[in-house]
Amino acid sequence: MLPNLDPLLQTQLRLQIVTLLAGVDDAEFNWLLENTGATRGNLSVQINKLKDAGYVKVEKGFKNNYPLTTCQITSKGRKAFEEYVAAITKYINHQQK
Amino acid sequence: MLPNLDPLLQTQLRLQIVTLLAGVDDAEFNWLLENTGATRGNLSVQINKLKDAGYVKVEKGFKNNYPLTTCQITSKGRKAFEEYVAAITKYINHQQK
DNA sequence: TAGACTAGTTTATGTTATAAACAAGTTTAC
DNA sequence: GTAAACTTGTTTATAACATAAACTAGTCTA
Repeated sequence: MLPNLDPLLQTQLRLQIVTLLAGVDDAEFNWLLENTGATRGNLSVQINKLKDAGYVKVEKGFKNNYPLTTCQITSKGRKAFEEYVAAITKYINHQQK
Repeated sequence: MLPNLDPLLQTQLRLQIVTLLAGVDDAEFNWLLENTGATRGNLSVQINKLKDAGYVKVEKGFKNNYPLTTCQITSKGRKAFEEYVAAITKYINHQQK
């Protein structure tokens, strides 16, 4: 039986966010915006879902007087991503004999 | 930028169906039921969505007097699956320098 | 011939993803 | 100095979606 996939990582945008964050130390809101192509509203919502799940840490500050949101993947988030990769790999490699 | 993922293949059940069908000549409804763990209702709905999209061909007949639904992946479905695999592979292998 | 079973389909519902609208402050132009 | 435009997000309204429960249509069994 094919393995279950983490529901949180089944939407493109959340998977993009986690994938991107897995490759950097941290990322600003606008950097994620550019690299995902999402709208601000959608990005905000999905970051918060990942935050609520404990997959990302969010820090709020200021830069040049403007609000600045910085995101970082947590160890829980990294583990979830790695498990997702392991699971989806089984789909990719699945072949009946 | 990470590539887009086919929305039809972003739910676990539909991805399971297409993955399973990609590995066999054809499959009966009950075989899909067992191999996905889905409910009949959900399986019926999702097969029909894949049929509407032209990803699977559905044939209805009888076996031992009972209705029998047989599914087969189409070339369009196989192509979509291969493109999905190519896209998700870029997520899996994504790393910032 | 009544009850239980098979093989699905339809529908009712709750959840979810998303964009549009909004908020709160900053910079610019006059 | 103040109105207009811009920045950086958040909240909300809506439409789409996934899912299980309820239903349908027919078959077997006792």
